[in-house]
Amino acid sequence: MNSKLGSDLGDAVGIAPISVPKASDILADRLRDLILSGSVKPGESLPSERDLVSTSGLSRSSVRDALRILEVEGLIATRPGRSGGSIVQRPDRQSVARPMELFVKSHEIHLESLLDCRLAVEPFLAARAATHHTDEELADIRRIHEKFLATTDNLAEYKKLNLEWHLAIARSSHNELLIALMEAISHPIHEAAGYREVTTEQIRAEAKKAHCAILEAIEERNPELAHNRMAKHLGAYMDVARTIPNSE
Amino acid sequence: MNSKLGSDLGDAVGIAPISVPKASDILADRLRDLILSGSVKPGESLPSERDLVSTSGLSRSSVRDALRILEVEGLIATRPGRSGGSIVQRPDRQSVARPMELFVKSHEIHLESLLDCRLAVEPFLAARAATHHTDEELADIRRIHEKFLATTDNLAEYKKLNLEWHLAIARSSHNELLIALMEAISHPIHEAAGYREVTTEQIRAEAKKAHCAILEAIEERNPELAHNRMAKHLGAYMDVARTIPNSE
DNA sequence: TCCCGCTTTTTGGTCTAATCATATTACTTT
DNA sequence: AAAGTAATATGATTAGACCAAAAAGCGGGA
Repeated sequence: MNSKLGSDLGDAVGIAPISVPKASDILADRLRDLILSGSVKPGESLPSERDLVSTSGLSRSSVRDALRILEVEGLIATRPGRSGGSIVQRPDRQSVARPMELFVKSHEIHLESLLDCRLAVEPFLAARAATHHTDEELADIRRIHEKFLATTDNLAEYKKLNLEWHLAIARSSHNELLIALMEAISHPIHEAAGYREVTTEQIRAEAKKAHCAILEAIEERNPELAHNRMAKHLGAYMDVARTIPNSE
Repeated sequence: MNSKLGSDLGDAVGIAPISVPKASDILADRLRDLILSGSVKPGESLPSERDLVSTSGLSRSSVRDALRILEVEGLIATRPGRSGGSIVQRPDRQSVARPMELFVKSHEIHLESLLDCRLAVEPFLAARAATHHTDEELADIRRIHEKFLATTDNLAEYKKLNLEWHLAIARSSHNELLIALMEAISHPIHEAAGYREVTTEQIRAEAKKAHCAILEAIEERNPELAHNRMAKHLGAYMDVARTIPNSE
Protein backbone atom coordinates (compact mmCIF):
# COMPACT_ATOMS: atom_id res chain seq x y z
CA MET A 1 0.00 0.00 0.00
CA ASN A 2 2.77 2.45 -0.91
CA SER A 3 1.10 5.74 -1.65
CA LYS A 4 3.74 6.83 -4.13
CA LEU A 5 3.43 3.61 -6.06
CA GLY A 6 -0.31 4.01 -6.09
CA SER A 7 -0.06 7.53 -7.37
CA ASP A 8 2.30 6.53 -10.15
CA LEU A 9 0.09 3.71 -11.19
CA GLY A 10 -2.87 6.07 -11.20
CA ASP A 11 -1.09 8.53 -13.43
CA ALA A 12 0.11 5.86 -15.74
CA VAL A 13 -3.24 4.15 -16.16
CA GLY A 14 -5.00 7.49 -16.23
CA ILE A 15 -7.47 6.91 -13.47
CA ALA A 16 -9.83 9.84 -13.30
CA PRO A 17 -10.33 11.40 -9.89
CA ILE A 18 -12.98 9.45 -8.09
CA SER A 19 -15.66 11.47 -6.43
CA VAL A 20 -17.22 9.82 -3.43
CA PRO A 21 -20.85 10.82 -3.36
CA LYS A 22 -22.50 11.33 -0.04
CA ALA A 23 -25.06 8.80 1.04
CA SER A 24 -27.70 11.46 1.47
CA ASP A 25 -27.10 12.78 -2.03
CA ILE A 26 -27.63 9.36 -3.54
CA LEU A 27 -30.86 8.85 -1.65
CA ALA A 28 -32.00 12.36 -2.54
CA ASP A 29 -31.34 11.63 -6.21
CA ARG A 30 -33.40 8.46 -6.06
CA LEU A 31 -36.29 10.09 -4.27
CA ARG A 32 -36.19 13.02 -6.66
CA ASP A 33 -36.39 10.65 -9.57
CA LEU A 34 -39.37 8.97 -7.95
CA ILE A 35 -41.12 12.30 -7.68
CA LEU A 36 -40.25 13.63 -11.12
CA SER A 37 -41.17 10.37 -12.81
CA GLY A 38 -44.61 10.64 -11.27
CA SER A 39 -44.35 7.48 -9.17
CA VAL A 40 -45.31 9.62 -6.20
CA LYS A 41 -47.76 12.31 -7.12
CA PRO A 42 -48.24 15.73 -5.51
CA GLY A 43 -50.32 15.39 -2.37
CA GLU A 44 -49.10 11.88 -1.71
CA SER A 45 -46.49 11.10 0.91
CA LEU A 46 -43.06 9.61 0.71
CA PRO A 47 -42.44 6.70 3.06
CA SER A 48 -41.82 7.75 6.65
CA GLU A 49 -38.26 8.39 7.75
CA ARG A 50 -38.13 5.17 9.70
CA ASP A 51 -39.40 3.24 6.70
CA LEU A 52 -36.77 4.80 4.51
CA VAL A 53 -34.15 3.87 7.10
CA SER A 54 -35.12 0.22 6.97
CA THR A 55 -35.49 0.05 3.19
CA SER A 56 -32.39 2.06 2.32
CA GLY A 57 -30.13 0.63 4.99
CA LEU A 58 -28.87 4.11 5.82
CA SER A 59 -29.03 5.82 9.15
CA ARG A 60 -31.76 8.19 10.11
CA SER A 61 -29.44 11.20 9.83
CA SER A 62 -28.62 10.40 6.24
CA VAL A 63 -32.27 9.84 5.40
CA ARG A 64 -33.22 13.12 7.02
CA ASP A 65 -30.40 14.85 5.18
CA ALA A 66 -31.78 13.60 1.89
CA LEU A 67 -35.28 14.74 2.75
CA ARG A 68 -33.95 18.12 3.75
CA ILE A 69 -32.41 18.51 0.31
CA LEU A 70 -35.72 17.83 -1.37
CA GLU A 71 -37.41 20.23 1.01
CA VAL A 72 -35.06 23.06 0.09
CA GLU A 73 -35.69 22.25 -3.56
CA GLY A 74 -39.37 22.71 -2.90
CA LEU A 75 -40.29 19.18 -3.93
CA ILE A 76 -41.65 18.10 -0.56
CA ALA A 77 -43.09 19.68 2.55
CA THR A 78 -42.61 17.90 5.87
CA ARG A 79 -45.11 18.06 8.67
CA PRO A 80 -44.77 16.48 12.10
CA GLY A 81 -47.46 14.49 13.79
CA ARG A 82 -49.39 11.41 12.83
CA SER A 83 -50.33 11.25 9.18
CA GLY A 84 -47.68 13.88 8.68
CA GLY A 85 -44.56 12.99 6.78
CA SER A 86 -42.94 14.16 3.59
CA ILE A 87 -45.71 15.31 1.31
CA VAL A 88 -44.82 15.70 -2.34
CA GLN A 89 -45.65 19.02 -3.92
CA ARG A 90 -44.84 20.97 -7.03
CA PRO A 91 -42.19 23.61 -6.39
CA ASP A 92 -43.85 26.99 -6.17
CA ARG A 93 -42.62 30.12 -7.87
CA GLN A 94 -40.73 31.05 -4.74
CA SER A 95 -38.57 27.99 -5.18
CA VAL A 96 -37.41 29.56 -8.41
CA ALA A 97 -37.37 33.16 -7.25
CA ARG A 98 -35.43 32.55 -4.06
CA PRO A 99 -32.26 31.12 -5.61
CA MET A 100 -32.42 33.88 -8.17
CA GLU A 101 -32.51 36.50 -5.45
CA LEU A 102 -29.58 34.84 -3.71
CA PHE A 103 -27.71 34.90 -7.00
CA VAL A 104 -28.42 38.58 -7.48
CA LYS A 105 -27.38 39.49 -3.96
CA SER A 106 -24.25 37.35 -3.93
CA HIS A 107 -22.96 38.59 -7.25
CA GLU A 108 -23.89 42.19 -6.61
CA ILE A 109 -25.60 42.28 -9.99
CA HIS A 110 -25.81 45.85 -11.22
CA LEU A 111 -29.16 47.56 -11.32
CA GLU A 112 -28.44 48.02 -15.01
CA SER A 113 -28.47 44.25 -15.59
CA LEU A 114 -31.64 43.81 -13.61
CA LEU A 115 -33.39 46.51 -15.58
CA ASP A 116 -32.10 44.92 -18.77
CA CYS A 117 -33.64 41.70 -17.68
CA ARG A 118 -36.88 43.44 -16.97
CA LEU A 119 -36.83 45.22 -20.29
CA ALA A 120 -36.42 41.90 -22.01
CA VAL A 121 -39.24 40.19 -20.18
CA GLU A 122 -41.94 42.63 -19.23
CA PRO A 123 -43.09 43.93 -22.61
CA PHE A 124 -43.54 40.30 -23.51
CA LEU A 125 -45.60 39.72 -20.41
CA ALA A 126 -47.76 42.71 -21.27
CA ALA A 127 -48.37 41.35 -24.74
CA ARG A 128 -49.31 37.94 -23.39
CA ALA A 129 -51.50 39.54 -20.76
CA ALA A 130 -53.34 41.35 -23.52
CA THR A 131 -54.28 38.11 -25.23
CA HIS A 132 -54.48 35.70 -22.30
CA HIS A 133 -56.05 37.63 -19.42
CA THR A 134 -59.27 36.45 -17.78
CA ASP A 135 -61.99 38.72 -16.48
CA GLU A 136 -61.01 38.09 -12.88
CA GLU A 137 -57.42 38.96 -13.55
CA LEU A 138 -58.40 42.13 -15.35
CA ALA A 139 -60.58 43.13 -12.43
CA ASP A 140 -57.65 42.47 -10.13
CA ILE A 141 -55.37 44.67 -12.19
CA ARG A 142 -57.96 47.43 -12.31
CA ARG A 143 -58.40 47.32 -8.57
CA ILE A 144 -54.68 47.76 -8.01
CA HIS A 145 -54.56 50.34 -10.79
CA GLU A 146 -57.19 52.54 -9.16
CA LYS A 147 -55.40 52.40 -5.84
CA PHE A 148 -52.15 53.24 -7.58
CA LEU A 149 -53.66 56.27 -9.29
CA ALA A 150 -55.00 57.46 -5.96
CA THR A 151 -51.59 57.61 -4.29
CA THR A 152 -50.22 61.04 -3.63
CA ASP A 153 -47.25 61.73 -1.43
CA ASN A 154 -46.87 58.42 0.37
CA LEU A 155 -43.81 57.18 -1.46
CA ALA A 156 -43.73 53.78 0.24
CA GLU A 157 -47.34 53.20 -0.77
CA TYR A 158 -46.61 54.39 -4.31
CA LYS A 159 -43.71 51.99 -4.68
CA LYS A 160 -45.65 49.07 -3.21
CA LEU A 161 -48.62 49.51 -5.51
CA ASN A 162 -46.36 50.10 -8.47
CA LEU A 163 -44.71 46.75 -7.79
CA GLU A 164 -48.07 45.05 -7.33
CA TRP A 165 -49.34 46.52 -10.57
CA HIS A 166 -46.46 45.10 -12.54
CA LEU A 167 -46.80 41.71 -10.88
CA ALA A 168 -50.53 41.62 -11.57
CA ILE A 169 -49.84 42.20 -15.25
CA ALA A 170 -47.25 39.44 -15.14
CA ARG A 171 -49.67 36.98 -13.56
CA SER A 172 -52.16 37.59 -16.35
CA SER A 173 -49.65 36.38 -18.91
CA HIS A 174 -50.14 32.79 -17.76
CA ASN A 175 -46.49 32.00 -18.37
CA GLU A 176 -45.44 30.57 -15.01
CA LEU A 177 -41.75 30.69 -15.76
CA LEU A 178 -41.68 34.32 -16.77
CA ILE A 179 -43.89 35.22 -13.82
CA ALA A 180 -41.37 33.58 -11.52
CA LEU A 181 -38.57 35.49 -13.19
CA MET A 182 -40.45 38.74 -12.77
CA GLU A 183 -41.13 38.02 -9.11
CA ALA A 184 -37.49 37.21 -8.56
CA ILE A 185 -36.07 40.37 -10.07
CA SER A 186 -38.79 42.72 -8.87
CA HIS A 187 -37.79 42.66 -5.24
CA PRO A 188 -34.10 43.35 -5.80
CA ILE A 189 -34.96 46.10 -8.27
CA HIS A 190 -37.30 47.87 -5.93
CA GLU A 191 -34.81 47.49 -3.10
CA ALA A 192 -31.83 48.65 -5.09
CA ALA A 193 -33.60 51.47 -6.85
CA GLY A 194 -34.16 53.48 -3.73
CA TYR A 195 -36.62 56.28 -3.49
CA ARG A 196 -34.95 59.00 -5.44
CA GLU A 197 -36.18 58.21 -8.91
CA VAL A 198 -39.82 58.62 -7.92
CA THR A 199 -39.43 61.72 -5.80
CA THR A 200 -40.62 64.28 -8.28
CA GLU A 201 -44.32 64.71 -8.83
CA GLN A 202 -43.80 64.90 -12.56
CA ILE A 203 -42.18 61.50 -12.82
CA ARG A 204 -44.95 59.88 -10.85
CA ALA A 205 -47.57 61.56 -13.01
CA GLU A 206 -45.90 60.23 -16.14
CA ALA A 207 -45.75 56.74 -14.68
CA LYS A 208 -49.47 56.88 -13.96
CA LYS A 209 -50.17 58.03 -17.49
CA ALA A 210 -48.06 55.19 -18.87
CA HIS A 211 -49.85 52.64 -16.70
CA CYS A 212 -53.18 53.87 -17.98
CA ALA A 213 -52.04 53.56 -21.58
CA ILE A 214 -50.69 50.04 -21.05
CA LEU A 215 -53.80 48.88 -19.25
CA GLU A 216 -55.92 50.30 -22.04
CA ALA A 217 -53.98 48.28 -24.61
CA ILE A 218 -54.42 45.15 -22.51
CA GLU A 219 -58.15 45.74 -22.16
CA GLU A 220 -58.39 46.13 -25.92
CA ARG A 221 -56.52 42.84 -26.24
CA ASN A 222 -53.94 44.49 -28.43
CA PRO A 223 -50.64 42.66 -27.74
CA GLU A 224 -48.42 44.76 -30.01
CA LEU A 225 -49.63 47.99 -28.47
CA ALA A 226 -49.27 46.64 -24.94
CA HIS A 227 -45.76 45.44 -25.77
CA ASN A 228 -44.64 48.76 -27.17
CA ARG A 229 -46.17 50.85 -24.45
CA MET A 230 -44.64 48.72 -21.74
CA ALA A 231 -41.27 48.90 -23.47
CA LYS A 232 -41.58 52.66 -23.66
CA HIS A 233 -42.60 52.88 -20.01
CA LEU A 234 -39.63 50.82 -18.88
CA GLY A 235 -37.32 52.76 -21.15
CA ALA A 236 -38.41 55.98 -19.50
CA TYR A 237 -37.86 54.44 -16.07
CA MET A 238 -34.40 53.29 -17.04
CA ASP A 239 -33.49 56.73 -18.32
CA VAL A 240 -34.47 58.21 -14.99
CA ALA A 241 -32.64 55.51 -13.05
CA ARG A 242 -29.52 56.02 -15.12
CA THR A 243 -29.28 59.72 -14.34
CA ILE A 244 -29.07 58.89 -10.66
CA PRO A 245 -25.81 57.57 -9.22
CA ASN A 246 -25.99 54.20 -7.51
CA SER A 247 -26.53 54.25 -3.81
CA GLU A 248 -23.85 51.61 -3.26
CA MET B 1 -55.15 23.08 31.20
CA ASN B 2 -58.54 22.52 29.66
CA SER B 3 -58.00 22.48 25.93
CA LYS B 4 -61.46 23.79 25.15
CA LEU B 5 -60.99 26.70 27.46
CA GLY B 6 -57.65 27.47 25.91
CA SER B 7 -59.11 27.32 22.43
CA ASP B 8 -61.94 29.67 23.31
CA LEU B 9 -59.58 32.12 24.86
CA GLY B 10 -57.39 31.98 21.78
CA ASP B 11 -60.34 32.66 19.49
CA ALA B 12 -61.62 35.47 21.66
CA VAL B 13 -58.32 37.27 21.97
CA GLY B 14 -57.54 36.56 18.34
CA ILE B 15 -54.16 34.97 18.72
CA ALA B 16 -52.60 34.46 15.31
CA PRO B 17 -51.37 30.96 14.56
CA ILE B 18 -47.88 30.65 15.93
CA SER B 19 -45.38 29.04 13.63
CA VAL B 20 -42.66 27.14 15.38
CA PRO B 21 -39.55 27.52 13.28
CA LYS B 22 -37.08 24.70 13.19
CA ALA B 23 -33.79 25.22 14.95
CA SER B 24 -31.85 24.47 11.81
CA ASP B 25 -33.83 27.03 9.83
CA ILE B 26 -33.04 29.75 12.33
CA LEU B 27 -29.35 28.93 12.27
CA ALA B 28 -29.41 28.75 8.49
CA ASP B 29 -31.01 32.19 8.33
CA ARG B 30 -28.35 33.65 10.58
CA LEU B 31 -25.48 32.10 8.67
CA ARG B 32 -27.03 33.19 5.38
CA ASP B 33 -27.24 36.74 6.65
CA LEU B 34 -23.60 36.53 7.68
CA ILE B 35 -22.67 35.50 4.17
CA LEU B 36 -24.89 37.94 2.30
CA SER B 37 -23.82 40.84 4.49
CA GLY B 38 -20.23 40.13 3.55
CA SER B 39 -19.07 39.29 7.07
CA VAL B 40 -17.74 36.06 5.66
CA LYS B 41 -16.39 36.48 2.16
CA PRO B 42 -16.26 33.92 -0.64
CA GLY B 43 -13.22 31.67 -0.15
CA GLU B 44 -13.33 32.03 3.61
CA SER B 45 -14.67 29.34 5.88
CA LEU B 46 -17.54 29.26 8.28
CA PRO B 47 -16.70 28.02 11.79
CA SER B 48 -16.38 24.26 12.03
CA GLU B 49 -19.44 22.21 12.89
CA ARG B 50 -18.17 21.56 16.39
CA ASP B 51 -17.53 25.25 16.91
CA LEU B 52 -21.02 26.11 15.74
CA VAL B 53 -22.38 23.52 18.12
CA SER B 54 -20.69 25.15 21.10
CA THR B 55 -21.48 28.73 20.09
CA SER B 56 -25.08 28.14 19.04
CA GLY B 57 -25.99 25.73 21.78
CA LEU B 58 -27.69 23.46 19.27
CA SER B 59 -26.89 19.85 18.62
CA ARG B 60 -24.66 18.67 15.85
CA SER B 61 -27.65 17.38 13.86
CA SER B 62 -29.28 20.78 13.77
CA VAL B 63 -26.05 22.50 12.87
CA ARG B 64 -25.41 20.07 10.05
CA ASP B 65 -28.98 20.50 8.86
CA ALA B 66 -28.48 24.25 8.66
CA LEU B 67 -25.24 23.84 6.73
CA ARG B 68 -26.93 21.43 4.36
CA ILE B 69 -29.54 24.06 3.56
CA LEU B 70 -26.88 26.59 2.66
CA GLU B 71 -25.11 23.96 0.59
CA VAL B 72 -28.22 23.27 -1.48
CA GLU B 73 -28.64 26.99 -1.95
CA GLY B 74 -25.14 27.07 -3.37
CA LEU B 75 -23.82 29.47 -0.75
CA ILE B 76 -21.24 27.10 0.70
CA ALA B 77 -19.27 24.05 -0.35
CA THR B 78 -18.23 21.56 2.32
CA ARG B 79 -15.08 19.52 2.14
CA PRO B 80 -13.98 16.90 4.61
CA GLY B 81 -10.52 16.58 6.05
CA ARG B 82 -8.34 18.91 8.03
CA SER B 83 -8.58 22.53 6.91
CA GLY B 84 -11.76 21.50 5.19
CA GLY B 85 -15.04 22.90 6.39
CA SER B 86 -17.80 25.01 4.97
CA ILE B 87 -16.25 27.30 2.44
CA VAL B 88 -18.34 30.27 1.38
CA GLN B 89 -18.87 30.74 -2.33
CA ARG B 90 -21.08 32.68 -4.68
CA PRO B 91 -23.92 30.56 -6.04
CA ASP B 92 -23.11 29.58 -9.60
CA ARG B 93 -25.53 29.73 -12.49
CA GLN B 94 -26.46 26.14 -11.89
CA SER B 95 -27.88 27.10 -8.53
CA VAL B 96 -30.36 29.22 -10.44
CA ALA B 97 -30.86 26.90 -13.38
CA ARG B 98 -31.47 23.76 -11.34
CA PRO B 99 -34.54 24.95 -9.43
CA MET B 100 -35.88 26.31 -12.68
CA GLU B 101 -35.51 22.96 -14.36
CA LEU B 102 -37.24 21.28 -11.44
CA PHE B 103 -40.04 23.80 -11.77
CA VAL B 104 -40.41 23.12 -15.47
CA LYS B 105 -40.40 19.36 -15.01
CA SER B 106 -42.77 19.36 -12.06
CA HIS B 107 -45.34 21.60 -13.66
CA GLU B 108 -45.14 19.98 -17.05
CA ILE B 109 -44.70 23.40 -18.57
CA HIS B 110 -45.77 23.32 -22.19
CA LEU B 111 -43.15 23.57 -24.87
CA GLU B 112 -45.11 26.59 -26.03
CA SER B 113 -44.41 28.45 -22.79
CA LEU B 114 -40.75 27.55 -22.88
CA LEU B 115 -40.43 28.80 -26.42
CA ASP B 116 -42.27 31.95 -25.41
CA CYS B 117 -39.75 32.45 -22.70
CA ARG B 118 -36.96 31.97 -25.14
CA LEU B 119 -38.53 34.35 -27.63
CA ALA B 120 -38.68 36.99 -24.93
CA VAL B 121 -35.11 36.57 -23.83
CA GLU B 122 -32.89 35.47 -26.67
CA PRO B 123 -33.27 38.35 -29.11
CA PHE B 124 -32.28 40.55 -26.22
CA LEU B 125 -29.24 38.42 -25.54
CA ALA B 126 -28.27 38.65 -29.19
CA ALA B 127 -28.53 42.44 -29.08
CA ARG B 128 -26.43 42.62 -25.95
CA ALA B 129 -23.93 40.19 -27.43
CA ALA B 130 -23.59 42.48 -30.41
CA THR B 131 -22.52 45.38 -28.23
CA HIS B 132 -20.79 43.63 -25.34
CA HIS B 133 -18.88 40.70 -26.83
CA THR B 134 -15.12 40.38 -26.40
CA ASP B 135 -12.74 39.04 -29.00
CA GLU B 136 -12.29 35.76 -27.14
CA GLU B 137 -16.02 35.23 -26.92
CA LEU B 138 -16.48 35.97 -30.60
CA ALA B 139 -13.75 33.49 -31.44
CA ASP B 140 -15.51 30.95 -29.27
CA ILE B 141 -18.80 31.52 -31.05
CA ARG B 142 -17.12 31.26 -34.45
CA ARG B 143 -15.45 27.99 -33.51
CA ILE B 144 -18.78 26.47 -32.51
CA HIS B 145 -20.42 28.05 -35.52
CA GLU B 146 -17.99 26.40 -37.94
CA LYS B 147 -18.50 23.02 -36.36
CA PHE B 148 -22.25 23.54 -36.49
CA LEU B 149 -22.15 24.39 -40.19
CA ALA B 150 -20.11 21.26 -40.83
CA THR B 151 -22.71 18.89 -39.39
CA THR B 152 -24.57 16.76 -41.88
CA ASP B 153 -26.73 13.82 -40.93
CA ASN B 154 -25.70 13.29 -37.34
CA LEU B 155 -28.80 14.70 -35.68
CA ALA B 156 -27.50 14.32 -32.14
CA GLU B 157 -24.40 16.27 -33.09
CA TYR B 158 -26.51 18.88 -34.86
CA LYS B 159 -28.70 19.40 -31.82
CA LYS B 160 -25.77 19.54 -29.43
CA LEU B 161 -23.91 22.16 -31.43
CA ASN B 162 -27.09 24.11 -32.00
CA LEU B 163 -27.57 24.31 -28.25
CA GLU B 164 -23.94 25.26 -27.68
CA TRP B 165 -24.20 27.98 -30.31
CA HIS B 166 -27.15 29.60 -28.61
CA LEU B 167 -25.49 29.37 -25.19
CA ALA B 168 -22.28 30.89 -26.55
CA ILE B 169 -24.27 33.86 -27.81
CA ALA B 170 -25.95 34.14 -24.44
CA ARG B 171 -22.63 34.14 -22.59
CA SER B 172 -21.41 37.03 -24.71
CA SER B 173 -24.26 39.18 -23.46
CA HIS B 174 -22.57 39.51 -20.06
CA ASN B 175 -25.94 39.51 -18.30
CA GLU B 176 -25.45 36.73 -15.77
CA LEU B 177 -29.09 36.50 -14.87
CA LEU B 178 -30.35 36.12 -18.41
CA ILE B 179 -27.57 33.65 -19.14
CA ALA B 180 -28.74 31.54 -16.22
CA LEU B 181 -32.29 31.72 -17.48
CA MET B 182 -31.21 30.63 -20.95
CA GLU B 183 -29.21 27.74 -19.53
CA ALA B 184 -32.16 26.69 -17.47
CA ILE B 185 -34.70 26.61 -20.26
CA SER B 186 -32.39 25.33 -22.97
CA HIS B 187 -32.11 21.82 -21.63
CA PRO B 188 -35.83 21.23 -21.18
CA ILE B 189 -36.51 22.69 -24.60
CA HIS B 190 -34.02 20.49 -26.34
CA GLU B 191 -35.29 17.49 -24.44
CA ALA B 192 -38.94 18.20 -25.04
CA ALA B 193 -38.56 19.21 -28.64
CA GLY B 194 -37.57 15.77 -29.80
CA TYR B 195 -35.86 15.15 -33.06
CA ARG B 196 -38.66 15.60 -35.49
CA GLU B 197 -38.47 19.30 -36.13
CA VAL B 198 -34.90 19.05 -37.36
CA THR B 199 -35.30 15.97 -39.48
CA THR B 200 -35.63 17.61 -42.86
CA GLU B 201 -32.55 18.79 -44.62
CA GLN B 202 -34.29 21.99 -45.63
CA ILE B 203 -35.06 23.07 -42.09
CA ARG B 204 -31.49 22.48 -41.01
CA ALA B 205 -30.20 24.46 -43.98
CA GLU B 206 -32.42 27.38 -43.08
CA ALA B 207 -31.28 27.27 -39.47
CA LYS B 208 -27.66 27.42 -40.62
CA LYS B 209 -28.45 30.38 -42.84
CA ALA B 210 -30.16 32.15 -39.97
CA HIS B 211 -27.20 31.49 -37.66
CA CYS B 212 -24.87 33.00 -40.21
CA ALA B 213 -27.02 36.10 -40.50
CA ILE B 214 -27.24 36.55 -36.73
CA LEU B 215 -23.53 36.05 -36.23
CA GLU B 216 -22.86 38.57 -38.96
CA ALA B 217 -24.98 41.16 -37.19
CA ILE B 218 -23.15 40.47 -33.94
CA GLU B 219 -19.76 40.82 -35.59
CA GLU B 220 -20.87 44.13 -37.04
CA ARG B 221 -21.90 45.14 -33.54
CA ASN B 222 -25.38 45.98 -34.76
CA PRO B 223 -27.74 45.22 -31.84
CA GLU B 224 -31.03 46.00 -33.59
CA LEU B 225 -30.17 43.76 -36.53
CA ALA B 226 -29.02 40.97 -34.23
CA HIS B 227 -32.21 41.31 -32.20
CA ASN B 228 -34.49 41.16 -35.21
CA ARG B 229 -32.68 38.30 -36.89
CA MET B 230 -32.69 36.24 -33.71
CA ALA B 231 -36.41 36.94 -33.25
CA LYS B 232 -37.06 35.86 -36.82
CA HIS B 233 -34.97 32.72 -36.37
CA LEU B 234 -36.84 31.72 -33.23
CA GLY B 235 -40.15 32.55 -34.83
CA ALA B 236 -39.38 30.19 -37.67
CA TYR B 237 -38.40 27.50 -35.19
CA MET B 238 -41.61 27.97 -33.26
CA ASP B 239 -43.67 27.71 -36.43
CA VAL B 240 -42.06 24.40 -37.20
CA ALA B 241 -42.46 23.16 -33.63
CA ARG B 242 -46.12 24.15 -33.62
CA THR B 243 -46.95 22.10 -36.70
CA ILE B 244 -45.82 19.00 -34.88
CA PRO B 245 -48.00 17.46 -32.20
CA ASN B 246 -46.46 17.14 -28.76
CA SER B 247 -44.77 13.87 -28.03
CA GLU B 248 -46.42 13.68 -24.62
C1' DT C 1 -76.96 7.97 19.85
C1' DC C 2 -73.64 11.46 19.96
C1' DC C 3 -70.12 14.30 21.76
C1' DC C 4 -66.47 15.45 24.98
C1' DG C 5 -62.07 14.18 26.87
C1' DC C 6 -58.42 10.95 27.66
C1' DT C 7 -55.04 7.65 25.91
C1' DT C 8 -52.51 5.58 22.33
C1' DT C 9 -49.91 5.63 18.24
C1' DT C 10 -47.48 7.48 14.42
C1' DT C 11 -44.58 10.87 12.71
C1' DG C 12 -41.08 14.41 12.39
C1' DG C 13 -37.66 17.28 15.50
C1' DT C 14 -33.85 17.31 18.60
C1' DC C 15 -30.19 15.70 21.33
C1' DT C 16 -26.03 12.83 22.83
C1' DA C 17 -22.22 10.21 21.99
C1' DA C 18 -19.59 7.56 19.57
C1' DT C 19 -16.92 5.93 15.30
C1' DC C 20 -15.32 6.30 10.36
C1' DA C 21 -13.07 8.62 6.44
C1' DT C 22 -10.21 12.13 4.76
C1' DA C 23 -6.89 15.48 4.29
C1' DT C 24 -3.60 18.42 6.38
C1' DT C 25 0.05 19.20 9.65
C1' DA C 26 3.83 17.91 12.50
C1' DC C 27 7.24 14.85 13.56
C1' DT C 28 10.64 11.36 12.96
C1' DT C 29 13.83 8.73 10.50
C1' DT C 30 17.13 7.94 7.05
C1' DA D 1 16.91 17.59 3.04
C1' DA D 2 13.67 14.09 1.65
C1' DA D 3 10.71 10.53 2.64
C1' DG D 4 7.86 8.19 5.35
C1' DT D 5 4.93 8.00 9.55
C1' DA D 6 2.11 9.53 13.28
C1' DA D 7 -0.98 13.02 15.21
C1' DT D 8 -4.86 15.89 14.47
C1' DA D 9 -8.76 18.53 12.79
C1' DT D 10 -12.62 18.19 10.02
C1' DG D 11 -16.85 16.49 7.88
C1' DA D 12 -19.67 11.90 7.19
C1' DT D 13 -22.12 8.34 9.21
C1' DT D 14 -24.19 5.55 12.58
C1' DA D 15 -26.91 4.28 16.79
C1' DG D 16 -30.18 5.03 20.21
C1' DA D 17 -32.91 7.75 22.97
C1' DC D 18 -36.38 11.16 24.02
C1' DC D 19 -39.48 15.27 22.90
C1' DA D 20 -43.41 17.44 20.41
C1' DA D 21 -47.19 17.44 17.44
C1' DA D 22 -51.21 15.62 15.47
C1' DA D 23 -54.34 12.31 14.27
C1' DA D 24 -56.87 8.01 15.56
C1' DG D 25 -59.02 5.15 18.83
C1' DC D 26 -61.60 4.54 22.98
C1' DG D 27 -64.83 5.25 26.86
C1' DG D 28 -67.91 7.46 29.69
C1' DG D 29 -71.64 10.59 30.23
C1' DA D 30 -75.60 13.68 28.50
